[in-house]
Amino acid sequence: MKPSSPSLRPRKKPVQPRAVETYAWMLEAAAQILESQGIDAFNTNLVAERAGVSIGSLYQYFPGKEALLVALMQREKACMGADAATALAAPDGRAALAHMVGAAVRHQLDRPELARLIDVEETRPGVQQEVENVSNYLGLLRSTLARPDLPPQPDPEAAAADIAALVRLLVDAAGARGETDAQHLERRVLAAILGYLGAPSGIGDR
Amino acid sequence: MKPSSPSLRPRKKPVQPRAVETYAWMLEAAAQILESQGIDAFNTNLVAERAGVSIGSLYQYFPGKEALLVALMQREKACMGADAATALAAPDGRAALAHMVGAAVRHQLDRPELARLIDVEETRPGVQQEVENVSNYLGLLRSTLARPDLPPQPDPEAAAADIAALVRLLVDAAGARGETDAQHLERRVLAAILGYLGAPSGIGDR
Amino acid sequence: MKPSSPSLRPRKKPVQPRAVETYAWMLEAAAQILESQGIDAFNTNLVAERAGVSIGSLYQYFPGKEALLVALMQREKACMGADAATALAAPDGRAALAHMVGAAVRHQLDRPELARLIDVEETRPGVQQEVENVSNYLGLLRSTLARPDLPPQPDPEAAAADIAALVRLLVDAAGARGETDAQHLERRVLAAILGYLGAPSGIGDR
Amino acid sequence: MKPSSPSLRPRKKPVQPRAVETYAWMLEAAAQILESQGIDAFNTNLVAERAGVSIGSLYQYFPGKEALLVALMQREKACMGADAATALAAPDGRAALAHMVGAAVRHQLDRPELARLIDVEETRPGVQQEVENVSNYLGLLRSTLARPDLPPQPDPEAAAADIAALVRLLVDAAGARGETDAQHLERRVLAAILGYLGAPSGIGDR
DNA sequence: AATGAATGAGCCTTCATTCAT
DNA sequence: AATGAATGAAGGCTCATTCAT
Repeated sequence: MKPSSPSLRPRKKPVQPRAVETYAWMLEAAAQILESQGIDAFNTNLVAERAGVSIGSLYQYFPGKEALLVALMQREKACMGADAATALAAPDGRAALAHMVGAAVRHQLDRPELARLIDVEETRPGVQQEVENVSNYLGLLRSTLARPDLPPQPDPEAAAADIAALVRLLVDAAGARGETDAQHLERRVLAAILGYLGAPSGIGDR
Repeated sequence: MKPSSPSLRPRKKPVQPRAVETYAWMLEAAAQILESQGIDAFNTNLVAERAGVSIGSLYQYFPGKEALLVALMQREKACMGADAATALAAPDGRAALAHMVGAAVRHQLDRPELARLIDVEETRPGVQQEVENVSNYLGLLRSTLARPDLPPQPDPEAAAADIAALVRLLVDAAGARGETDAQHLERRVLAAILGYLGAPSGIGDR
Repeated sequence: MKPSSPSLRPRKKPVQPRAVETYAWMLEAAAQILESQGIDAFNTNLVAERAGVSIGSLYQYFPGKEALLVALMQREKACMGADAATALAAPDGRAALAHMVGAAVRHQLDRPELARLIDVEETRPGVQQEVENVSNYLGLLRSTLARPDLPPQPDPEAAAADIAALVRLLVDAAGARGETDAQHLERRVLAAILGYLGAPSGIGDR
Repeated sequence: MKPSSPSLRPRKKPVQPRAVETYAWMLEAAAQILESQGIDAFNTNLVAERAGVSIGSLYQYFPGKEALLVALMQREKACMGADAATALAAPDGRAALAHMVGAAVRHQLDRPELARLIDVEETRPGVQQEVENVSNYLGLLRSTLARPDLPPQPDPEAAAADIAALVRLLVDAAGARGETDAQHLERRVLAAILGYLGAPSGIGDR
């Protein structure tokens, strides 16, 4: 995964139905390889083989290995972001926060290893900016923190970043430990966040 | 970084003074390459060159690339662990916790990129067990959480793991954002932990 | 450009007006790519794209990449050959020679890089025989050398070949150096030829 | 032969005797492949195989395929240049010119196909400047043309370039036609040059 | 006739590791 | 002990060509 010179954007969007299918297969193959064999086994030849397409087809849609990874990240992030975005409809900040945490937790526990690896690879230089705004998680978080029922933060920017990181890592760590109880996990993460924000967290009932 | 069949332990401990120096140079070269060029540029030939030794010599001390990485991780963890261990002398749980967080923060802000990369690579299968007990951070954390002035935890094991993860990620994220104010960061992390633990966090003075 | 098994002749002549146009576009696209990006960038997919046709269409007219190149060469040679052929009408050998050189020079300076590349690629095995007789340059030259006002040559075959080569390279080299003054170039080439032939060359007025 | 980004200079000079041998073998293998199979068959794997070394060894000395080609060109040019340089000792301009032509002819007829291909590939962008000054042929030519027994040239720069081109192409063309008589060829080329220069050429005895 | 998705042989290059000196 | 030349498996990517639609 050295070169990195080729663009990180897909070369072309599939239009014909057959191509749409091919494209989706390639992303899913990439996902499966990542979660079952890890990043070191992630190579374009293997992805193509697993997707049941030729290596040439893969390169018709993606200019390089990393672009494939980015497209997969975006697929995952978009999915999670859509779920999280419904938090805007929540009646108050607490509920919205709960919903956002819930979205992250559900997403993570759906395919834990894949989610964890994507979180890790997201830190690659150049990749981050391609992926970060797909789910507008950070932006949503900032809006939510500004709601009146949550304690005002002296540095809202840092608070949002901290919380995003906090959600991500707690959830990753739980996934890595094999936890599968979304409810329990969600409550703990929410408690940590509320504690961090300085809000009474009702931890007693945990 | 595929063939992880060779052992992850150093082949031999350097005994002669010159060998000790060589050994240290190799680790430091590895560290510098990691922090300046990233994991993708981290290869044995480059490490040897930067260390000013031949590739053959490198393989006299390390059975393979991954063992070199592990040794570096251990060097870093040991250093941080020694600092954290002094928390045992703290008068109460809060102070101990603060000291442990402080140790992590100081270590991270010392060489942020190196620390972040090591945290990431630590999750490699096989690597984790070689490294985790070098600094007894988790163990220390468990003891500290059991101190009487901190709220008792229903699942101390999970709590310790969560907190360790929490410290790591908040601090990594801060390092990645370029934060350099150890005091400020330390306070925020501590607030998150105490919030998580359900303890009044004195956030007011943040 | 390895598999030269397919024929070098176009698959079919375009008959419908639209097809004629398409065919011409493909040749022109090939020409433009050659002159602007060089032989290494010359590939069938790019030519098709630039010509605004599908790769499938290109292969309907040409059995392979090399056939496309040959067709382009023939287009260029035919054009130059027609100009040179009017030398037959010249009153004497000197004038005829001058006209032939002039044709080559004009052609070369019209699209220098294209002409140069074609000269180079013409030496490919198999290609040469397809292209050499399109412009009957060599034949014309032989006839011209036999005219009574030019010195008789002991080996007319070799002389014609030498002169053709001489014209080509001097003109290529001038094109590569960026010369654009056709008159000046023409005079120098003619001087070289007459010198080679052992004829007084009237260099004084050069 | 697309990428061309890697440097065109050898990665390192071989120092150990074994390495010197390896290096020479690689150049010779490259030469043999070029002359027997042409530029399209010239690839690094084949060169390594023919040289009896591994592909890895080839890349220890050359940063890429093109650098190998350049090194070969330099080997050939240097050899010819050394021969041509003795022309400085010639008593007059004519003799010097004759010697320079002789050097080119001898070199060309030694390995005609190799020499021809190198002349062609020399025009690659980036390659030219790496190779052109190895044999100082053009410089020598300029000095020689300035000698008092040769007719003064209005544009010595252009004249030298023309003559260099002329020598090269006549000699290439002869090699391509399979000529092997160096004497005969040399006389014809010299005649052409002297004619071009406007000097009485004694063509009569050709 | 035209399209363009798909193919896959083949080439370039890297880098972990070995071993003769 | 140290050296560094040599190895070769592995993987990224291109592009000429085919063929179902």
